[in-house]
Amino acid sequence: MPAKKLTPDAVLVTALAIADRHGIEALTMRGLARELGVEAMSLYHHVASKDVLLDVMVDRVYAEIALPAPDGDWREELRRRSASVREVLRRHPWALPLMESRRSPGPANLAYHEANIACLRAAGLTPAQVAHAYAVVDAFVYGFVLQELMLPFDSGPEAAAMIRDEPWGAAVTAHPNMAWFAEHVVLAPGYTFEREFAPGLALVLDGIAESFGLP
Amino acid sequence: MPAKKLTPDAVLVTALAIADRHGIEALTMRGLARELGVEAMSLYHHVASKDVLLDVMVDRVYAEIALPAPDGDWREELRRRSASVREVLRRHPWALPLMESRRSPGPANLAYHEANIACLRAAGLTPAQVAHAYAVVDAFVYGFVLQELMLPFDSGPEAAAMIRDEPWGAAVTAHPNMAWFAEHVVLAPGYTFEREFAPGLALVLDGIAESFGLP
DNA sequence: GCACCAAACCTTACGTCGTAATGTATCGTG
DNA sequence: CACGATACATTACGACGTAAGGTTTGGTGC
Repeated sequence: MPAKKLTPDAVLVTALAIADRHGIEALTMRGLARELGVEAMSLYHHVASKDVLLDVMVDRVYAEIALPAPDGDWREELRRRSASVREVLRRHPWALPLMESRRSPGPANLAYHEANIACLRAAGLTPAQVAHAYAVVDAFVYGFVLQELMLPFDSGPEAAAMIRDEPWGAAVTAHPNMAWFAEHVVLAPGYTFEREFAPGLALVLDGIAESFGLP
Repeated sequence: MPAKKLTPDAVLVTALAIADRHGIEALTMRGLARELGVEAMSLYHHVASKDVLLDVMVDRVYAEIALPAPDGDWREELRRRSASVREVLRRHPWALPLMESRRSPGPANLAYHEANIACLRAAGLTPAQVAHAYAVVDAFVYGFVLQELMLPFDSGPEAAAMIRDEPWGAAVTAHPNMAWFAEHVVLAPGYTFEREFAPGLALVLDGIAESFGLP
């Protein structure tokens, strides 16, 4: 018997929790139902299919992003929302690869695009310039997070330990430039990949300002 | 009865062909075997598991990337290899999300990293600067390709048609800035998203040159 | 020509998945 | 108290990856 009354929102929240904790591949209708004290097929009274559940989950992720304000400093607004995107995608590591295959954008997704275009437009950019700036900022942010997610470690010391162990140890010593890089960067005290985010984003925003004559 | 002698390489090539043509989700052991005129379990005499098959496939993708030369102009070498990454990932759209989950890098993956570090090092960058430059260029390239793969259309006219149809039509008209953007960019004759690649990459490379005092 | 063996290939089976079809129980409202 | 809707359960189907074990094939030494 069900522990509580089931609602579409409860299903969504539990699905998010499972994906966050155990990865998207651990999100199965049976497992989700078990977590809710219910049988798998009962979920279909609250969710049309697993596919639209994923759509809704992705849109919920978009809703967590801090939107840029159109009346603020474009540079600071973009910086803030980019940092927010990164934080959100780190909280929901399953979301980024999933966004790729989703076809129908939810309301939060649309609101996100609207706010970004509004911010760049308010900064005085032409439509073509908005397209350029939007593309390059998002490319950097998505690509950076993708690289973070690719990393098989979560911290600097963990990275250092991995580089030393096999099979990485042999691979690194066999490649002189990787060895040089490992020694001076990865094995340097206090190194973490995430420190590359702020300077990289600043570099991109500087480039936009310079390209389009923005303050 | 098998049409030809089976080899690990034949399995790999066929697997790549299936993934390229029908997407990674269409790559099943049974389907792969059928394509090779063989039963599913026979594949396990040439490939340890589907998981290591995916590892090998990803490394084969890395092998297709044009490596930067350490003795050339760093800017041109990076530009060339970045364009190559984009082309390769567009040829194998299944590869990018897959690289994320693979844990053990193959030889081509290692050679790729080695060549990139060598190129940046030869340009005179310090280890920390190599880390910065490498991170920001790869972030841009991966992120740009990710955005391209996200796009639910393949060409400019196709994009324009989609923007006009439902459910996008209603969504766009409900958001004034998206409408403005759609009218002046997406619906403009000759627009394609891929045109954003070269200027975006140039902006990033300019930023690197300026940040680190490179020619 | 023949016995032998390893490699290549097949058959069967198990537990997983998403979900269609159908059945049962519970509850708000008359 | 009856009745119709809503919530939940059961059973079943065809897919998936692959473990375990059986069969065919081709090359080698006598």
